[in-house]
Amino acid sequence: MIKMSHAQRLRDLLEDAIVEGRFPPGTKLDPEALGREYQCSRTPIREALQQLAASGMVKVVPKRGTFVTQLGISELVERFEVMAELEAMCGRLAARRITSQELSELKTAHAACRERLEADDANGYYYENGCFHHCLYRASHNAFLTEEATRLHAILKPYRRLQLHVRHRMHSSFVEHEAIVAAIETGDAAAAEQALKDHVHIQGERFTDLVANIERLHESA
Amino acid sequence: MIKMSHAQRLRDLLEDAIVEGRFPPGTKLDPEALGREYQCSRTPIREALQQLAASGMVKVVPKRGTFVTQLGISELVERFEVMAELEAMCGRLAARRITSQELSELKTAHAACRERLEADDANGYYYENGCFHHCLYRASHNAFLTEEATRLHAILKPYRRLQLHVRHRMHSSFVEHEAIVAAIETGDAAAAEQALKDHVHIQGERFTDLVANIERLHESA
DNA sequence: TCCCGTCTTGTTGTATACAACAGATAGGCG
DNA sequence: CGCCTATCTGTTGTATACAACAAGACGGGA
Repeated sequence: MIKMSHAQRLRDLLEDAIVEGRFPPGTKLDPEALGREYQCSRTPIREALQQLAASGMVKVVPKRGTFVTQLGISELVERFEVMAELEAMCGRLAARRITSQELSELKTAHAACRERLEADDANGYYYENGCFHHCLYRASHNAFLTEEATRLHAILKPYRRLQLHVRHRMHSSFVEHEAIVAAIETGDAAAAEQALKDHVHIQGERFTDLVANIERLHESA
Repeated sequence: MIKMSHAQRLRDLLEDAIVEGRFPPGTKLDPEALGREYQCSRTPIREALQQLAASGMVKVVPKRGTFVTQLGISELVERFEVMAELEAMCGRLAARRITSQELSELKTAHAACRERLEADDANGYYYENGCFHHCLYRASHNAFLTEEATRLHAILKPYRRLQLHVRHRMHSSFVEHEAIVAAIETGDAAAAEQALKDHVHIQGERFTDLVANIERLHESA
């Protein structure tokens, strides 16, 4: 492993922890505690937190502390709207630009999804689904777009996790993926764009339904 | 003016300076010099620079220094591709969601553009053009999209400045704006989307032509 | 003359100490 | 008994000092 600064390593570690749900949205990130855990002073921790704040993973409330970003329904809807557009764009570009190697990678990821689906392994499907989408981003051959899509994907991941076990979601997701792969393979940019837009929009609607339910629970509690 | 931390104020100041071209792309930002200029130590400056780095305005080269981001042709093309998509999305949403007040603001901005065009005032047109686009972003009624579009717009601004005086660009830009306003006013989402996509793509092509010429000059120099 | 090794210098990255501010709490006054 | 105020505490924001590293310069050897 290459040498990198404490701040950089810490940033990656915290980002991972947040994305993977080990720090649920709303959690307060205490610099002092983190300092003890990672054996360093507040300075690099502060830097890491600020970098995360800049990418929208955490929110710094002046004089109050730093908290893992907790998105309300409308904020979630907004982000899914943009995510749908970015993914659709990736699909449109990928349909025209994908290389044969990238196409085979995409198909491999898709096959892995099928395997997890048939094994009824939601966590595994979730992981392979992430790979599938990243293949798509890269196939757009637009590094900036790939970065932005990846960043937004990461921000939304903790919420996506919530709907892992929704009934039949895995199966419908897989069917949607089939359409996406088919459109890209035939080079049909418009179809790929539409298929991805629908795919993400459906996720967005499901998520917001779910979040709405959760928030109702919180309110009544 | 409300009280904010040195780092925040510094961030805004530097961002402005970069966007407005007072620090051209490639400029080295020396923490020590900035410290003298703004009467503060390296710590808040470091923070400001890191926040700018996170939004892509500057690039930190480890052990070498911090430099204002200098985009090559391909990087520029990539960003304009994404910018076109985001603006097109703003237009599509705005066509459906714009309020009458926002529409009148947009028309006011458009009228200001016409004034500057008739006065042959390129700098003024440039400024009003920015207002026009920001009106559009806000009219999308998607705060996240507005933020992202604004950020990307700012990153591209130093390059946009380069083509201020291209012959007839102001006039064609204005004509394109007319189509955009018309589409939004009639609520034609598809037309607004297409008009904006074209508008930005044209800019992107012109810019990259220009940058290509500039880089050729640099090479031969 | 050219190349390699060492040293110097300037930079960034980190730790620690300090100051300033906001919120909470307790005490006094009406 | 309630409200206002003053202090107090815990936090963040900033300054400074130090350490580590890397690029460049210089000198010695081949």
